[in-house]
Amino acid sequence: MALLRAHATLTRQMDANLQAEHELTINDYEVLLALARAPERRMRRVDLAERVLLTQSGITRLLQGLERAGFVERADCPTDRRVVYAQLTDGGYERLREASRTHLDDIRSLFAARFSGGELESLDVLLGRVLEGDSDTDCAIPD
Amino acid sequence: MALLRAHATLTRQMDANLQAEHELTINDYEVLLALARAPERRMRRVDLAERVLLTQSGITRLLQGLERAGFVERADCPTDRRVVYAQLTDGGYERLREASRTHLDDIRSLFAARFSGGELESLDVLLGRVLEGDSDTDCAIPD
DNA sequence: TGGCCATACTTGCGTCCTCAAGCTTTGTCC
DNA sequence: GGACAAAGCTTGAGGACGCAAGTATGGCCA
Repeated sequence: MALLRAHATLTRQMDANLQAEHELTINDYEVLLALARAPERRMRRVDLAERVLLTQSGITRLLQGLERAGFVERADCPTDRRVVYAQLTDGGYERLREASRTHLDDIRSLFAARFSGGELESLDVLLGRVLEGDSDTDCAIPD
Repeated sequence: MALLRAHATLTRQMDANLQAEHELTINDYEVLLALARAPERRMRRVDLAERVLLTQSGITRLLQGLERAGFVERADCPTDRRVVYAQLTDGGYERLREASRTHLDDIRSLFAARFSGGELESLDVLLGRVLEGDSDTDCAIPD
């Protein structure tokens, strides 16, 4: 299956670059990005987990790292005491912007090196179909 | 990036199925498959590592598991005493055949459910381009 | 109000994998 | 032939993640 190898090759590259230049995992990056676009830059942990395809325990531990680094803070929910929001800090937002500069370049060069614009589009359409319902897979950071 | 989510979704599914029904990881499966098609059903560990995109230490430990299970044996190389072949056993070959029955069905249903034949083909061509040089990404087991 | 299941989250434990360091064997270059 | 780098492999330490179990809160229904 080409998909398996294709993905492994590409993410390995992105992950290595992100980690070398910004000390962030791909999942770290995806979480920061998700938070940056969420209303008030906060999300419930459950929703984050679904967003980046981790389990809840995975999210708990990933956020522990981001909290230690000061990129994310815990925030209680006034209406439901079970939930603990993950709240993006200004520092976290800054780090995301820095990281995005080189990360987007990485992505562009990894893909653009191998595909034409039209091909990219059909790829996106095809792969998008794997993800039945959920949209929101582009790369921009709000603001 | 659709590719990231597409891959995570699909492999998670395949891996879960493989492990539930045959107690094999995707990587276990890929290694057995690679060995089944190699000349004399054996490969150097270095080459295996490159084939399934793991590090050498990753392969060492993965093979430890397969050796314990009796699917693979260590075999010395007469001309270069540094290399230790991974040699597929008859038991390993049998297990691969069993696993492939349901695994191929999984793959087919996961993909065929979402793509037409023509789409599959273009997907394959596009993704194949990510893997510059190496071919050999189909699924058949020899013999 | 009290019982009971569902939801949100955390924690303990195990697995898979990587990185860095180390060992042995091989090839090369003087 | 001997030094020395390179190749093949293993090992120790640690990271990321899943699963299952545990805690706390919320919603529901009698």
